[in-house]
Amino acid sequence: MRSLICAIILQNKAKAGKLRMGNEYIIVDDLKDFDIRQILDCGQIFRYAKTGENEYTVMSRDKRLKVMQDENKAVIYGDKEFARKFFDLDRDYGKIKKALASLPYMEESLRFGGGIRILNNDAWEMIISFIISANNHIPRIKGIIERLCAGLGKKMDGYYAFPTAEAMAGKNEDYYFSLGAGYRAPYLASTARAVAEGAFDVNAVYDMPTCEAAKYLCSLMGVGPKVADCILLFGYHRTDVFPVDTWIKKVYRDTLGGDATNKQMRQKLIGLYKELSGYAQQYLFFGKREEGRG
DNA sequence: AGCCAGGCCCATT
DNA sequence: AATGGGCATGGC
Repeated sequence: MRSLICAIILQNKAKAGKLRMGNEYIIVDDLKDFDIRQILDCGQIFRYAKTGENEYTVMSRDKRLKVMQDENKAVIYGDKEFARKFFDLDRDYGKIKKALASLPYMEESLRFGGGIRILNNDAWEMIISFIISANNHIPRIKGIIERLCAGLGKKMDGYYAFPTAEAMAGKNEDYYFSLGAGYRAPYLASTARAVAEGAFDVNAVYDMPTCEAAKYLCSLMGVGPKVADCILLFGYHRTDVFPVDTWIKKVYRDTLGGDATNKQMRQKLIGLYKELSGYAQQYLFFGKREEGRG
């Protein structure tokens, strides 16, 4: 493993900042702001797997990337331009963490998950994925999405693409029920139809201010305030949102305390972390979940 | 066995 | 605008 990484480095001449770009791979030399396990295991993505001792495979849209990471560096294989955007490699997370470090409850969370980055995932994939996520366990969410891709996604070389809205609109709720989506089945059928028929424009969200975008997303069946925030954060990289889920509620109870509705918590937390709310949320979410794992 | 999970829909107030 | 009941499924 280690020798393989070294061999690749020797072949590689190009250098771009902390990144070194090869023909079919990117090398991340500085792991201060990059930890593949933390990035994938912080609940922002469901299509990934640990595929080796130091190897993870991750999928987005119709792409597949492989990441090998040891103590010193990470190597990302696949479409490198796609990977550079996907892993948000052109953003300075050191700066973000520095700005957050002095704010409440951040120091400890950053110690847990300092290698987290917010992926630039596909908006449509995030819409469907987070509709499925509602009141559900992460392992089961992964299973449902896996079956969805195998059933309706384009067959690629050794994996399946995420299905298009058109492909999904071709099935009714009975099909999604058969995948194990439970009471979210009609939400999936309805949302797929809305997008496929043009009643909802996934790209229009890019041009909307965050508040308006959230309302627009909530017009989709199965999308409420929390799911809309997740879609905005992970699919559109809007970081002035704060998805309030059960884990964030635990954090809130243990820190700020007191009774508060989800909406009140969201407002208070955004007031605290401002335009860096999305990042802060991920650090807090990851930290809280790690804490219960030893 | 029962609780819980990256909550939402809908009726009621 | 705010609250509360109901809800499919399966990991732990």
